[in-house]
Amino acid sequence: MTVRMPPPLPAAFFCRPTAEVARDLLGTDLWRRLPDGALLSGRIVETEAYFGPDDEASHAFRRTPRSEVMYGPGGRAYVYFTYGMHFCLNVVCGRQGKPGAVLLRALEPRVDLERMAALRGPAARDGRGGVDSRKLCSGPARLAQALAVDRTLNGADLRGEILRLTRGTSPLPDPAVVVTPRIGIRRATERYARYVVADSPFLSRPLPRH
DNA sequence: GTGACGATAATCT
DNA sequence: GATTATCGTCACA
Repeated sequence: MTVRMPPPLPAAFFCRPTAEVARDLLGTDLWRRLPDGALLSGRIVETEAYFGPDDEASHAFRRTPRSEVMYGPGGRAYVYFTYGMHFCLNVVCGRQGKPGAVLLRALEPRVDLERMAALRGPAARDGRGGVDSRKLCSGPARLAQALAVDRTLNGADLRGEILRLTRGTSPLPDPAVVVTPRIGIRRATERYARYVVADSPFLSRPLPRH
């Protein structure tokens, strides 16, 4: 049977404060249509909010050509290149002129894991050559690679045919969500702006035991 | 299981 | 010229 893309999230979903969008993106489904027609999808289990000029860890701390998309209207993709080899995918939120974006840090892969593994390369396979589903999309650069997201998708509509966000099981109830400090950054590390699905085995880093 | 390290280039100062 | 919203590999336990 053929998998079809459900209708996109409403435009109003994205035109809200960044922290709210980051939290409510948990449980939604990200869809990607490849140029050859293949359809890939995964459920969002980890996000991080990046704010505006008051957030020194955010690319929008300064308004530059790279961060310009973050100043535009919500509902578009912000894709940047870093460490000389990785792409990361963000969801722009807020209104025109109010910068903010949510970094997608991990997905639970759900549609066409074989194709994702082919895009990821040998690092996503186990010792016997099988797909290791936890190595496909558990990290911002990993999920971008698994969905073939690169700079050409910067500014793309997240309610379109190439990239789309759909409702999935969102919004998740409060007990299912945990908020932690952001990771992988050196500035503003005290800010609690990382949102994770507490019991997901697909996080980029497991939650500390308590 | 954990931690150190190098890869590699766009972006900004 | 310095920095980087990362990952895979390797050593070691």
